[in-house]
Amino acid sequence: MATRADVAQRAGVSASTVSYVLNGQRTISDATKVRVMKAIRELNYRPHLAAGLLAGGKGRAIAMLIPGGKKGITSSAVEYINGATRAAADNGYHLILWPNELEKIEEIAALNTSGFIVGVVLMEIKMVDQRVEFFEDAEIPMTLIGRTNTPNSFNFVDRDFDGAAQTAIHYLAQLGHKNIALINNARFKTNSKHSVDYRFRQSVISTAKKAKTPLTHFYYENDANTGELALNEIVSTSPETTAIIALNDLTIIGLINSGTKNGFSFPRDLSVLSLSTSPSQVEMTVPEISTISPPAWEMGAKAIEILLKNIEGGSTSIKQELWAGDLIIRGTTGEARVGKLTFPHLKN
Amino acid sequence: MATRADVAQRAGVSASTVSYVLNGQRTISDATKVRVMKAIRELNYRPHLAAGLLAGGKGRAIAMLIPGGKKGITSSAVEYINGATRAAADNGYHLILWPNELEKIEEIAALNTSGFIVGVVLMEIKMVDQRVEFFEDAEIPMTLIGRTNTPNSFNFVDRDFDGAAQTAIHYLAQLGHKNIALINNARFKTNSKHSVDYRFRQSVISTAKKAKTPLTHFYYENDANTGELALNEIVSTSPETTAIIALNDLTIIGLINSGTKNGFSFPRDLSVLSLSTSPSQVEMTVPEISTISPPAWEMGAKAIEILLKNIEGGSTSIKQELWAGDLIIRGTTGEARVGKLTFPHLKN
DNA sequence: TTGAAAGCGCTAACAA
DNA sequence: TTGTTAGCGCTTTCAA
Repeated sequence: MATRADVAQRAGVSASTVSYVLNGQRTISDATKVRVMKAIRELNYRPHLAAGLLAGGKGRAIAMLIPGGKKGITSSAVEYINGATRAAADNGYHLILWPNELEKIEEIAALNTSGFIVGVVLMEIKMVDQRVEFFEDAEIPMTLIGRTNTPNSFNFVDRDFDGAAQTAIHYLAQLGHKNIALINNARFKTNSKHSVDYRFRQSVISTAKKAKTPLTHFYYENDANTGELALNEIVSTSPETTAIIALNDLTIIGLINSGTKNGFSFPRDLSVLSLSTSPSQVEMTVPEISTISPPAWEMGAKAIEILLKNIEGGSTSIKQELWAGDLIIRGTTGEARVGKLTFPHLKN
Repeated sequence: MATRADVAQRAGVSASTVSYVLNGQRTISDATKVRVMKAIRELNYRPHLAAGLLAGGKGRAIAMLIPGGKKGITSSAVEYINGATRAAADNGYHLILWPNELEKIEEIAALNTSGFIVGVVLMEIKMVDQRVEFFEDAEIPMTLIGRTNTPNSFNFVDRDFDGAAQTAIHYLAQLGHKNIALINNARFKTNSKHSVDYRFRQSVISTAKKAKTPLTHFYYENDANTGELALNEIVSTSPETTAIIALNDLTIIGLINSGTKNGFSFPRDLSVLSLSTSPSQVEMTVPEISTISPPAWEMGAKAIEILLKNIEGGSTSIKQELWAGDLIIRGTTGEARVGKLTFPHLKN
């Protein structure tokens, strides 16, 4: 592997001149520039990043910790990732995606220590999140997509859960819906404490209460194949339900598809409003689902911008942004049904 | 930031002893070990990765180039990524996902030059792929998921397209299907040349020819909302069709969902067999789609293992593996319909 | 079982 | 406009 010294020798200049040609921090005569570039090409020279970093150079990468467990990257995560990728690129940085394993978090700190990585973006934040605590202790610049239960001291972008819940309840109220079923993620009851499950549920509950709208809770694993079960339970146990608000993106797809197959018609029989379905998932049902979904792409991009403002601008002020998301009326919401919900004749 | 020298001083040993305590390459007395570890903890010492690499240490990371364009990470890509992530972790490596932008490929080479990245895995290979050529020139260890039109000299895992096509055609023949519609990706005609589009199409064509099964071609953008159009065109222009083979994972979801909504019944009216639907997508329709899909998780894992064998084992032999994928019969395939395909009465 | 010391290839301050 | 040089923090060889 050719080094900077090799290039310098071949071009007949000093080693530092090669550096300055490369980083443009000095005015260099055209003649020299040409000779150096020629030598670089001829030797197929490529700078040694680690050496540069060790000597005080600055890295241009950001690590984004992404879900890496059994489910891996979820389709909602993809949008955040894509937005962040683009924003990083637009700012001359590179986004490195790091499948999330808590044990390996030290390695990320090591990458920061050595300058490879200038900061981190975290997703899928829990109410109490060890990763957040770790990076805070390590003093590594960080922005959260989501927030913990003590968010005061962190940069974050998150959903405006209250705003989304209010839009949802009021929109459904306008359509005459008086009895609403809320589909929650079953992990809310059983599993580790994701911020989004808690906050969203709380926001819907308190908004419904204020609006005096009765709310019935249902809990399902967030899989498409829980959708049929969900619909059956709603019909059986809450036939007065005229609308569903879904926090589970996958369950609701399964609910609509199996319901349609079994002769239900949306929104004639039941209105469905999802608060978390991503744009690509919207196409997974006919009719397409009405949503109030987070502007995930923009939020991912914003997370990067906030992080870079801290790092490059030297700003230490904390930025926190809340995004409600727009109501997009598609095919699954309409006037409230009159009368009880019943099973249609199965059409085979 | 504490350095190794700080630790050494505090522990009352030499700097190199600290290194040996850390990497275990020397027998160290327990007393010394304890003192060093204590100093490390007290100083919150963290090794400087770049310095280690510069001095000849070995990196433990692999870069996986993933789709980073407008569509971003597709749901089929997720499975490959998850398999690769796990295999890397099992071997003590870390997988870094690098959203694919051709311009930035030099940075990956730089990471390799400096020892941080030991090799790369590429996805979504084109028949002629500049990335492959680049990494070959740069002599960076590489495994492809897919293959170019000159694959002889590369490690790869890819689908056994002929095997999958044969299984598909023969299975449908057994069910009495004599007229098959093949849904191709429209980018085959218009866009850059993805290996999978070419090879798969070719395999299905030649297999159908041998089996004397008439094949009608259709081309659609791979989006769910092309599904309704596709079904309409098939009904209108090829009413003798009794089965669809789909190379488009998204189009076929839209086709089944809109068809069901409009009164078609699968497989009574039409059998559907997808050759690329991922396990998570299978749940997006009712009934679930019969598939011959690649074992993406395993292929991703295998790609990593092949790469590491080259790197760690010093083996220079080329490994190439083809996986057909298993036929999984779910709800969309059955006996061939008798008579022409017609539009059902729309049920509203 | 431990220590000393020579680099690895680069950045940037200082000099010319 | 260009050159000289002192490290950056570590790995590893050689020596004890």
